[in-house]
Amino acid sequence: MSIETLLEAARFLEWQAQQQQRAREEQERLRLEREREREQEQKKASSLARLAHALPVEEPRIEAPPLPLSPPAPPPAPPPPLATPTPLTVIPIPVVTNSPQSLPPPPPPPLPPAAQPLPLAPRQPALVSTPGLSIKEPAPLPTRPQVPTPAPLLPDSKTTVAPTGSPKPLQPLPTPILTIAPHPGVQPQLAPQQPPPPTLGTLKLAPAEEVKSSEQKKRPGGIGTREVHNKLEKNRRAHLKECFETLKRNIPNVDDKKTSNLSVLRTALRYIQSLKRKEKEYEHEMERLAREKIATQQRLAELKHELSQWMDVLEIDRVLRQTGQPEDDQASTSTASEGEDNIDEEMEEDRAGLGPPKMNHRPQPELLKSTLPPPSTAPTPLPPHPHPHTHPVALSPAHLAVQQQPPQQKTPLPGPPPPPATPTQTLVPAPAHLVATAGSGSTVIAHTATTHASVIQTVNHVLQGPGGKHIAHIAPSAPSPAVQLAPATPPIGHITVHPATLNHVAHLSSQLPLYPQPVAVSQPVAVSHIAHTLSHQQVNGTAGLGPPATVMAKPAVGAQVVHHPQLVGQTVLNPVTMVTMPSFPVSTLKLA
DNA sequence: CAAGAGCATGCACACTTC
DNA sequence: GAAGTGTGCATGCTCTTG
Repeated sequence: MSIETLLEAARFLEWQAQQQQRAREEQERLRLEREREREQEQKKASSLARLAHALPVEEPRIEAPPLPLSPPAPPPAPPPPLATPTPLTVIPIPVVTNSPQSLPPPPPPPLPPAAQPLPLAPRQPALVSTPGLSIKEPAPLPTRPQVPTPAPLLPDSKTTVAPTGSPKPLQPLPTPILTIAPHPGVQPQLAPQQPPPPTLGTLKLAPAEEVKSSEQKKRPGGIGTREVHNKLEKNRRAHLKECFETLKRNIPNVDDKKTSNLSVLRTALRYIQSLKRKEKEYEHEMERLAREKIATQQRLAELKHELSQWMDVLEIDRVLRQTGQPEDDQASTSTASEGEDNIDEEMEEDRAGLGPPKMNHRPQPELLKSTLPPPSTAPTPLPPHPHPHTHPVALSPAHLAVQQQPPQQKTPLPGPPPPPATPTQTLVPAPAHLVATAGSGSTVIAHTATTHASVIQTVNHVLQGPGGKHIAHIAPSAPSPAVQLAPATPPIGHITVHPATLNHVAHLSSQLPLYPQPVAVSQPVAVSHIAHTLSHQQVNGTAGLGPPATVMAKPAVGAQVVHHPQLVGQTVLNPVTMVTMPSFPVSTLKLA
């Protein structure tokens, strides 16, 4: 390689010397021409036109190189192109200078006649030429200045080729220009090989071929291409590396440093597989939960249905008993009143008669508190008595409270008060949910469905004589007790409120200032119950006289009114459902 | 229109570096 | 030993030429 480069360098030097001479001549010509042109241009004074000329000039420059290459005939061609190129010359110049400079080192090697196989043939000629080159070496630099020749770079490569007499060298320049700049030194090496042929006629053929191959590789792909290719390869590898880095970052539990690319790929594979497995697992879980949700919903619907049926039965039973045994109602109804001794005792007795009423379901303590101001009469919680009617379905406390009603009714007579059942407790619970009592100190009973029993009882008590607190439960606050039916409440045709009863209640309320606050009933059904109770009492003949009153049903302040849209519409007779629904373990449905 | 040339891109190998 | 670098070769696409 060194030999070749040396030979090439020598040739290059020779060529440069020649070129310099030619360039000088050309420069002189150009000067003359330029002067002429300038004069003309000045005359024209059209800058635009000038620009036009300038452009054409550039092209010539590129061609200019050929001139040097074709020392034999080039002279004519080059002149024209060079003429205009003046401005562009700058760029080419540096390149040219570099090439020659770089070349100098090679000169010494020229000796390496040891030219290897193929190269040798061509090189021989080069060697021959080298001697001359050595002499000319100094010249090259000076020539550069001339460079006005724009295509110095090209010339270089061309120059190398030129010796062979092939004009082709010029072509390569255009494409490689960018690449060429970087490897001025490198190109020379490749170029040298081609030049040799020139002198030797016998080898001429070979040189031409070599030139072609070398040109193909070197020019386009030649040294310039090599570097370009290297850069591209670096970029490609950098990109590849970046991809690996990205992949590595996206894989958990991977040591950034230790892991090789191979390990990264393996780890990534495992990770992907694990993700797929998890995905499948989650899909199965989703399906399972969906099925569970459906089952739960079905269960809920069944429970609702059973509850409604059961409540209906209870309601009917209660109504029947009330109608059949009015007295019983009086006695049976246990108000969730304060722990009134009288009432409580009676209630207990009534319950005892009832027996199993679901006393076990204790009303909410809060309610009890409110209803039971002075626990003088300790409402001992009654042991749960399995009520015959108790529905198998598991019910929440609220439900149970509701269930209690029937039993209470069943126990018409206060005589057999079952010790376990504390009237207040039993009654209070359920109502609490539906009706809120805005109690200013005094306890206010807000019974809905369940209250009706207590209301009845209270009314009975009042009618019987003792204007005890019990009455207060029902008694409206105002002197003219008014019970209004909520506008939203669906009218219940068969249940009517008899004014006389209301009057009586009003009267009682007047007697008992303890409960100034009006009774608020949120549940329409509850209102109906109350009305019914009142009317029933009136029927019994207990009703008193008084001004007509209006039943007032509205949510009391602070009352916990639970409206369950679905249930409300479903069970008219079972206000309890309103309460019960929330208590259901429906929360489990959240899973779905 | 087919053949060839030019060009870009990617892969594989050898070598070097850490 | 892994990673980085340089280089050659193969392939495919585009453009030019006969």
